[in-house]
Amino acid sequence: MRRPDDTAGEMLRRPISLANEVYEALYGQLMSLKIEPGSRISVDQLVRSLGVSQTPIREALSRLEAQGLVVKQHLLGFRAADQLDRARLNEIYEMRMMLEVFAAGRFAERRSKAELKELRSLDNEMKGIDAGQSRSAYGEFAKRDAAFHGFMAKRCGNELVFDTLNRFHIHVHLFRLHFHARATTDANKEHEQLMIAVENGNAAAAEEAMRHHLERSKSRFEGAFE
Amino acid sequence: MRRPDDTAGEMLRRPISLANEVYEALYGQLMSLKIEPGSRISVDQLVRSLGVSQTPIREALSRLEAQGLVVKQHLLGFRAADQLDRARLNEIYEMRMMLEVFAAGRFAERRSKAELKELRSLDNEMKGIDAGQSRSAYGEFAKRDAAFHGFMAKRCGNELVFDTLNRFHIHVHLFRLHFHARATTDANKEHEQLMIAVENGNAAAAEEAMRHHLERSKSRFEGAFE
DNA sequence: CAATCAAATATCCTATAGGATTTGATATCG
DNA sequence: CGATATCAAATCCTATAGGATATTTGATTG
Repeated sequence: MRRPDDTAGEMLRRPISLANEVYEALYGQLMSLKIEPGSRISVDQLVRSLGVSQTPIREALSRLEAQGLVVKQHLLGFRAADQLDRARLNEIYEMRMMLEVFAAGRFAERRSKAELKELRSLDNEMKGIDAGQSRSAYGEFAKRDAAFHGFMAKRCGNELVFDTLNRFHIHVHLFRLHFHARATTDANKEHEQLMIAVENGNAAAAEEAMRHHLERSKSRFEGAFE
Repeated sequence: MRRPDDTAGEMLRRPISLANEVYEALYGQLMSLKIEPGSRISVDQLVRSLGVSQTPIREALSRLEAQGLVVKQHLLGFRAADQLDRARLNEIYEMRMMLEVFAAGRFAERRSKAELKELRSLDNEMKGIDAGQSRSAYGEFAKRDAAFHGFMAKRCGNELVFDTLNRFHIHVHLFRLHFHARATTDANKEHEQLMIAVENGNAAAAEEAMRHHLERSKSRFEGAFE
């Protein structure tokens, strides 16, 4: 499943789909925690608040359910997915440990000069955001961090790896947001190690750097459960 | 308030969902290739042939789209997903190589006596089929093979790994069916190696056996592209 | 005859309505 | 007072209808 905003590139834009509009609206509200995890989502209420009929709303919710952002029970309706618990977070990190380490290695082997430049600039932007700043500053950091990881995943030569990781990133993002995570200088240092390995085209080193980064990242998050 | 006849514990049977019925019907037709890969799927035609309205049909198709069995284009409708091409098959095997090797290792560490017994009986059933070369016999083999792999994935301790693999397995199944894949005796030998490692609780050996099995499996399938 | 255009048909997308079920509030009983 | 039953409202699920778009058919022209 792709991000909702990758329709760019289509010169001929067909008339927009209402279902798509609703999807984006709900996606935004879920990602910003305006709709609380676990809370009920009534179709009829959305009909009134959004001013569109049930049909496109149900379709949008169906797609969100496929992404795991929403859960549906027959005759009971939709709910926003629950917050990640410890076990689930652990599962996600086990997956990332496999897929992102793979992606880092393959990207290190295939990356072009232009890609390196783009990635480096993302990295620099992140370093420009001070650690321990406000929550909105973290939003900017998180956006770059997701782009940084996604950049390598997308260019690892395996689209399934990218799609699968994308599914998880959404939930990690929500988790971070909920626990008021901050940008850290540690993460920047770990990214730097990864950048160097990638720039050298050293796949083994890139894999190791990514592994180390994910392990540290995980232990930083686990503090939230204490 | 409880109903008079729900003493069966979890089997709370709510009135069936039409959307669900349609989903199952279409799923079956797709999995048996009654609906050809790449062919168009018209909602209005299904309304006439299934005798239900558009709404549950659209919802069923939405779910199939999330599973990757169907693709939708705005204003153009739904199509059955294309057959796997070589690049895509390769991507799936790269993923399986990571996730199933992981699953085999974790399962070898955690498996109970009862689980071992169940897995062994599945394995034996497969070996009994092995001689038969007919197409229907292969169907039986494929069913067990899927159960065999799924059994370990489901018990590896990581539900995301299981869910992700499940998504791919559907496509592998279709691919196999289309190319009338055979060669079951080799697979049985490889399974035997895996069983031994699992029974010994030797995670490293189980991982290696799974890795070897997948490599061989992949090269068997690649013959279809020659 | 091939290519182009126009009308007719098929299909998709959205809106609306109504039956079925759940949920929440009120009343009743022990 | 607490628990259960009853009724009303909210909500879900499905059916149907109609406007918008795509596709096919048929006619016209070079």
